[in-house]
Formats: sequence, structure tokens, C-alpha cells
Amino acid sequence: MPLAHRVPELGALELLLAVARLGSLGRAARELGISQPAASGRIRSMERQLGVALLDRSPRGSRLTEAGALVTDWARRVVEAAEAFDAGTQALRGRRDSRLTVAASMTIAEYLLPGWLIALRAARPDTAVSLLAGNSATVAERLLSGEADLGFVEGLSIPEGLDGTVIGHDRLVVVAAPGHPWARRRTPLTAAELARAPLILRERGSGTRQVLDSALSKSGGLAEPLLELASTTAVKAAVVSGAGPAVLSELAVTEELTARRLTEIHLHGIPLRRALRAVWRRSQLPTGPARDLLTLTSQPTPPL
Amino acid sequence: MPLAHRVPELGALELLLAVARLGSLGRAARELGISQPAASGRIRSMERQLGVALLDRSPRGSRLTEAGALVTDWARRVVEAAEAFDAGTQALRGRRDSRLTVAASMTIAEYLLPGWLIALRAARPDTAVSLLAGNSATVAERLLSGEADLGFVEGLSIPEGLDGTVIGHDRLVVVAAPGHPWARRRTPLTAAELARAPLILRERGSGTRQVLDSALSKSGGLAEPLLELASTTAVKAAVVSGAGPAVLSELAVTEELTARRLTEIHLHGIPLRRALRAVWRRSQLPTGPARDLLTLTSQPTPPL
DNA sequence: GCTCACTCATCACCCCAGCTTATGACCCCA
DNA sequence: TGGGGTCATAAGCTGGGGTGATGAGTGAGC
Repeated sequence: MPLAHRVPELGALELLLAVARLGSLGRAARELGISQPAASGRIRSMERQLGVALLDRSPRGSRLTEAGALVTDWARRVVEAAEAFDAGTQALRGRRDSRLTVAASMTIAEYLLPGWLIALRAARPDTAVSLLAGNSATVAERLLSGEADLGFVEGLSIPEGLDGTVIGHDRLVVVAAPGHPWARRRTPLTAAELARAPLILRERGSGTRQVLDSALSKSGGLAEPLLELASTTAVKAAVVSGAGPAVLSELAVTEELTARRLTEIHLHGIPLRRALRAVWRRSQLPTGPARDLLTLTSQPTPPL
Repeated sequence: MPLAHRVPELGALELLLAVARLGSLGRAARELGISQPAASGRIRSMERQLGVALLDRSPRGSRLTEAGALVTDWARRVVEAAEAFDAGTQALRGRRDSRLTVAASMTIAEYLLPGWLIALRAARPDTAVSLLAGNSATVAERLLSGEADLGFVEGLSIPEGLDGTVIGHDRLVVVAAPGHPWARRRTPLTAAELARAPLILRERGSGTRQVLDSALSKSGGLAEPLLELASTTAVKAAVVSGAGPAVLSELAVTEELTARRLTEIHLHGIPLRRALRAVWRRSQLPTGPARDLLTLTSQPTPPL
């Protein structure tokens, strides 16, 4: 039952990627700072565990088999998720010597920031980042008090006392379990229909709920919620299990949508978009590391 | 340097998710089939490793701290990637007793199939699936020879001798490194410009390249490639490192786009879309497990 | 043809992370 | 005031993964 018994440890996956990249067990071993026999043995036991031959070994090096290439691609995704985990937790640890302190809303901290931190590390390896996560209000506080150098928020407006720039957009999408009646509709949902429907929602005060509230105010406002849950994760789980539909950030549900655990319900007339903004203290344009991160995140984005 | 030393092992992450879900170390331990002290110790050493307190322990159970909730969300993504890895490799192992054999093109096998297999496992836990990966031609062969029960291909048409249905679409996108001149354009690229530009491409014969070729045939055809590489991964790596622009499946680059390692270059006039199709032997509509998987994958998709 | 430089595999040995069981402290409720 | 639940600590075992030394295969170069 436990996954860990059927999936090789991260170290083994990392080793596999190194072998694929470098073309030799020995070189991969050297790169990871272990001995060649250790590498050889680990790959071998991984092959036994998976029941799949991964490498074609020859006296001139090792190449991936066809199956091995596929396995390596899947392994890469695990390792990339682990890199994001690493970047995130490292920032969360909040070392005092960090050169840049970032305050971010939950959604951004959860889904976007780790990737940015990885990119930043690649561009500026010497920048240690601290992360403070909270809602828009606490992000503003942290910036105004000087605790944070740069903030990221999603929402309709820039908090008082701050300047900022739009770095992207976040679409809210209506989702339901594939078995839900809405999943079989051939016509888009109207605002009125959405307003009438009991939804699974985050508790009052969450950013997502505010946007939804204001977008539906002209259509009669939100109906009484079906369920009020404390976290995005809990909402997703409830929707997947068929409890009812919900409105969630696109960022939170892309995976569930591609895997068909959830179905997007198309919506007519109401654009549920909100801007993602980088923010800072009024008239104190970010400099140094903060500026590096800002330029990194404000690449032109799809003008959808 | 090696990632594995800074990221807890999969077993520990899995345990953390179980604790978050069940609200108690002991119950999580029971679910994973280990003793309560083992769970306690593992979480504790994970907290030491990360330098972050994850749990509020009380005599009535354990709840996540704020930081712990964020860490758990990141951990969940690692575990989900590991689940996809597991589902994929398990199908690749190709057990003889499998009730369903699927043949899929590389792109689909790599990015979509693992998720579908997870969903299928949830719906029909007793269905063991075998996977044969190849290009469109080999998928067709496997179906016609009876080796495979159901196939998935991306491309412009249905291979000879097969029936099929469109289950989704795959957009090809032009991508470049954030530092590339194209990344700073304010106007969309034209077909003629794209045709003139030397690109990093997969070798001749790949599905992506065919679609691109045919879409640009009216604009003068593809320019001489800058580089020809054997795998999507290699192309991505070359683009990220700044070697030049490329055209790749949206599926292959979403992560790089959200993390801003790559920038999408908007394109004017040419819709580089291709259908994703489920296919089977002519007039032999899928039944049994094949039908289960088919209904799962053919949920209505965004009519973009 | 020999040597060198590279590949990978095998063997013997060692160590510690993570497991177990047994126990104890704390809290709350019937 | 027991009995259910929580978590922590302690002592002891085990095995996976590590090292280092060695050997066997292959190809390039003199």
C-alpha cells in the first residue's frame, strides 16, 4: 500500500537523471559525490524494484533503454517537484542572513514562488531568500513595517500604501467531479445559475471568495454555501469526492484537470480573473535582489 | 549539492500527508503500517532536517503549523509526481495478467497517461494496465496486430485501419529563453517570421515537427534548423540555456512557463493545434476496461 | 600488439537510519 | 478514578547503501 515501497528514493531518481545526462554511471557517481560501485548497485536495485531494464551498459558508457527514457522523464517530474519543495522550505526556514525577504499570499507562495526561487537561484546563486506567507493584509503589513522587501498578492486592487505592478493573471474556474450533472452540460453556465448554486467554498475572507462575491453581486450574490472549508486542498478533495462544485484558482486545479479527476465547467459572461501583483512600499522601487526577482517574474505574460 | 540530502525521503513526505489528513501521528502510523514511535521519530527528524516546526502536538492529536501547511502542500506535489511515476512504471512493467494493453505516443505516454491511470485505478482498482509507447505508426501496428486494446495518438489524422475519437487538443507553442530578443516583442510573431527563423527541433519524423512543417508550408516552409535533437527534453534544455527558440507541445512546457524558465512567444494567424485521439481497430468499439479508460479520458474538453 | 584510459561488476566489510517493542507522561471523559 | 486517547523516550536489531580494492571488457594511440 505505501507508495514509498514501490517508488525508488529521491536519491536514486536523481542518480538516474545524472546517468542519463552524463552517459556513464561512474561520471554520475562522481557528480553526486558517491563511489562508482554505489551508483552501479543503486541503479541495479532500482531496476529490480521496478521490473524494468533502464540502462544499456557497455564498456564505453551507459545509455537509457527506451523504457528507461520514459521512466527517466517521469522521474524528472518527481525530482522537479522535490526541487520546488527544497526551494520553498529553504525560504521558509528564514535564515537571518538572507539578502531578500519576500511576503506572499498563500496561493502564490504555494504554486508559483518555489519555481521563481529556483529560477532566481540559477540566475543569482548567492541570493538567500526568506519567505513570509499570509493573506493580502499581512503582506501589506510586512512590507510597511520593513520586515519584507517585496510582496506578491492576488486580488482586485493594490493594498493602501503600496506600489505595484501586474505580473500575471489568475483565472478562477468552476470545477466539478466528472460525474456531476454540470460536467455533461453542452452550454456554458450563466452567472445567474452559478449564483443560485450551492458551492463548496473557502471560509469567508479568503481572496478567492471575495473575487467570486464581487463578480456575482450583480447576479444576485452567492447562494448559501454547501460546505465551508478551511483550505484549498480540502475544497479540492471535497469536489473530487463528488460533494459538489466549487470555484478555484486555475493554478490549484490544472493537474486535476489534465488527469480528469476534475472537469472544468465553462462559464458565460463573467470573467473571473484576478491580477497577480508584485508590490512594494510606495515610491521605494525594489533594488538589488528584490529587483532581480521582480524582473524575473515580470516577463511578459499571455495577454489572454 | 545533492538534492536528496535536503529533501526528506518519499516515505517521510507520505507520512506527513497522512498526519495532516488524519490529525494524529498514531493514526497515520497505523495507516502506513508502521509503529507510532517510528512515525513520531520520522516527523521529528524531518523537522530537524528542514529547520521548520511542522506540527503542533497536543495530547489530543497533532495539527499542522502554518509553515507545516505550506510544506505539506509542497510535499503533496512531490507525492503526486511519485504516484504518476508509480502508475507509469507499473504499466511499463507490462504484466502478462493485465486486463488492458494501451499503446500510446510518447507525448501522451509521458504527460497524460500516468494521470489517467491513477484515475482509472481509483475507479476500477482491479484493472492492471500494460503500456506500449511508440510513435503513431507503431501504435497503429500494435492495435492492428491485436497486441494493444486501445491506443492514443496525437496528430492530424487517424491512422489507416483505425477508428477513433478526439479526446482533447494539444497546442504547439513557440518558446524562447527569457533573455531572447523575441521575449521582449510587443507584437505577435507572424508565420513568415517563424518560418524564416532557425529553430531547435526534434529530428525529422517527430510528430511535432510534422505539424509545424505542414502549418508553415504556405509561409515558405521551415528554415534550416539551428539544432536537431533526439528528445523533447534535450530541446527544452537547449532552449532554456539560450541556444535559440523552439516549438514544443504545450504539455511539455507548462511548468517551465509558470516558473519563467521559458517564455511563450505569441503567434499570429497560424493555429498550431493538433488533436489528441483515442483510437481502436475499425468497427471494434472498445469494451470492458478499454471502454472504462476511454470514458474517463473523453470528458468534455474546453472548446477553445 | 601492448598499454593506457575508460567503462562496469563483484566481493567483503561497515555503519547508521529507521524500524521494533516496552514503557511513561499527559489529558480528557464517563 | 480508571480507561481511552495522545505523544515521547529508551534500548536493541536489521538491512540498505555506503566504501575500497579488484577484475574484466573495449577502444584509442603509439
